[in-house]
Amino acid sequence: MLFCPTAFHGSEVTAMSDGSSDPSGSRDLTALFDTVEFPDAFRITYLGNAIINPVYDAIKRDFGLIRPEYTVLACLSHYPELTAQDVATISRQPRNTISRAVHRTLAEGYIERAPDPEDGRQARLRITPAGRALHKKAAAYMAARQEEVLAGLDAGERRTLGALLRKAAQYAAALRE
Amino acid sequence: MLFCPTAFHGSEVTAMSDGSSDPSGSRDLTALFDTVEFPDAFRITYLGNAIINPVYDAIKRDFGLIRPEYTVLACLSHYPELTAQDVATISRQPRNTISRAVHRTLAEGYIERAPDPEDGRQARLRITPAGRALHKKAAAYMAARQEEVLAGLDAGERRTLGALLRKAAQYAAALRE
DNA sequence: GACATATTGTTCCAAATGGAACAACATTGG
DNA sequence: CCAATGTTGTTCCATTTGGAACAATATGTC
Repeated sequence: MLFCPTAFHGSEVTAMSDGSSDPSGSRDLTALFDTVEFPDAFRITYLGNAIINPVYDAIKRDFGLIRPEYTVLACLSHYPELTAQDVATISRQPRNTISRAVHRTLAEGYIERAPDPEDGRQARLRITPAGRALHKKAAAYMAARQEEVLAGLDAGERRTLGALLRKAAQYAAALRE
Repeated sequence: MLFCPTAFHGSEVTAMSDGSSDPSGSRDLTALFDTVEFPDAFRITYLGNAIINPVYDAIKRDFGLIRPEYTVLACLSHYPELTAQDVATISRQPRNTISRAVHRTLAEGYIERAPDPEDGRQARLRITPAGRALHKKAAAYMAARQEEVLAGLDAGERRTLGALLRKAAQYAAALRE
């Protein structure tokens, strides 16, 4: 999962800036937000974790899919056909992780696999209607949580953030070190 | 690790919008950026992963610290004294993960532990000079990578992004569901 | 064709992860 | 004081993770 220097998985941070009895000196556990040496990276990962971790928990709870399995569905729901290697490349996950996820989603009937007639090494993967329906529900979870976490911004700020993220992500994707 | 719906760990995405020979239809593997149902969450996690994953790899390679171990150092370098539970709360990681990390960083001499005279259950943790020196180097890695990944924005955009992230993260931290 | 090299998907294995239960200590209410 | 309940840090264990090696297939070079 996304992890910050201090690996925020969810979102709660105890705020106790009320000057209450505090035996060990400074105890506002949110101080890291402002004192850390890389506040932008910190906040980006914090927000990312706040969005995706509860959603992945819910996807596992409600649909029985773990992260790489949903990864397969999410990729296949936006391309008519992909190989396992394609999914690994898109998602930047190891091939063996994707291989396992493909087997499980295949067994559950969420995707289907056909040998590639032009290349005996690879197989062409497609999402099934059941898989697409599941992805639709899961994507709604994610979209809803995205709104929830970013609700502190007003409409204009929200648009600005979106535009900046778009530009930054496009640049980052081209970095390809 | 931070994981997007499609779990971007690093940052490279193959761009091939050159209309080259493409047997299986649409093959621009960056399409997800624009077609995914939650583009903001997607880009936030993408950027987060692009920053932190290479850095954690480098921290492991150069200093032999894994993520939770660096988490302990990062937390302790911003507070004079914390308990293991404090670190777990701040970092939102399981207590057993932090417990292990405390043992290892203790053994390496990066932190020190003293029993709490007022509460026999807990121990007070402090960072040592060696730990602080290590954190300083690691934090420089993170800050440098942050700049690298966000270099697609100009100074003004960068400031705006920082302000929006600050506001959004503050709100998200207060969500505490 | 023959051989070296690359790629796909898989299995193996060592490490990391996190939920659950646990002992030790603390707190509360009688 | 005593019992019930809560908290801290730890251990246990099942699951997840990802690097490495592997067989099967493909490509390139001679």
